[in-house]
Amino acid sequence: MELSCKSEYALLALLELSLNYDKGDPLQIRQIATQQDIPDRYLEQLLATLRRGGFVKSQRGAKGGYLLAQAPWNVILLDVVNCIEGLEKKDNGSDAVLTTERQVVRGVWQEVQTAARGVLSAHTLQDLVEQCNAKHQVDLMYYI
Amino acid sequence: MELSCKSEYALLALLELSLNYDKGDPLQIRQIATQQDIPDRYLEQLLATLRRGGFVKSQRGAKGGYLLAQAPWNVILLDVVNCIEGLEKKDNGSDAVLTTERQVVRGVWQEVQTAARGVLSAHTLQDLVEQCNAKHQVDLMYYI
DNA sequence: CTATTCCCCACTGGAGAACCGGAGTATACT
DNA sequence: AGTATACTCCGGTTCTCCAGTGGGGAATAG
Repeated sequence: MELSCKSEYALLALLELSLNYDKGDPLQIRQIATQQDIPDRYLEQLLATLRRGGFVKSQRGAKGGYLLAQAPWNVILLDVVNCIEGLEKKDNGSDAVLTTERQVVRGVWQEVQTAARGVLSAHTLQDLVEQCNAKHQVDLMYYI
Repeated sequence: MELSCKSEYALLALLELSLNYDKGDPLQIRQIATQQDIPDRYLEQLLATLRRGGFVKSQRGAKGGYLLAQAPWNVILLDVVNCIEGLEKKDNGSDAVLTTERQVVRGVWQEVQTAARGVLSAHTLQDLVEQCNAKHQVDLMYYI
């Protein structure tokens, strides 16, 4: 449950794609990268991962780019983070060999994990889009 | 809020010290290390950090070792993790230069952080001690 | 056919985790 | 006082992963 730079970039890209979801025309890596100030060669890798995870569809060739594979309200943020961060199965070792103290400490860690996952699984891309729109409204009000 | 190996070792050591808190005699690095199967030279570093953080007291020389500096029920787990993990202040950059999308994504991340911290700040070393005792009871029952 | 754009593989540089070693220093016990 | 014990501080090593870069290949629109 580490929200590293990777995950932030991925969410930003998906958010950008969500904002263009209605139009139906693909967004290119370059556009997203410059828009969100992300190194494009790096974003390319992340989008490839997201494609393999089934979050985006790609279209090659001229006028190509990326499209959301699912509607924004169907994409859970936790799934995205898991996809991009790679759900590494740490070999805890057999539970039998762990001391009681270790089991207890791990138990607390499980609680933290669960709490964090709870937050991430409560949000979809659609939520982020709405928050963006709300923020834009506020900015506009201040501008006037 | 990364519960790395470091934090686990630190919590284990503090837990071990908590179990001996009543006796008042210091525990040595070696004892804790062998008890919990932690590399002792590594544990040494962590205990030094915990000492600087005011969680343990050290006693040098023969018959020396480590003691809890505070009562187990006064030690919040979050404080321990912050001490050991080093509360790195990430320079978010000026908030003005962030795109709206970035602000929104960071907002979600803040939510996750808060949730994780909430869990860790809800527990003290005393809780862990009690959980250990409870587990030992259970084990004993099964043994009989 | 050609420009555009994605696709795949590999590489580097730096940071941090985990760990080891050695010289120094304080303390207890005799 | 002298010695053994145990912490203290300094440094170094190995390994992994993140972040970012680079080059060549494949598909597609016009």
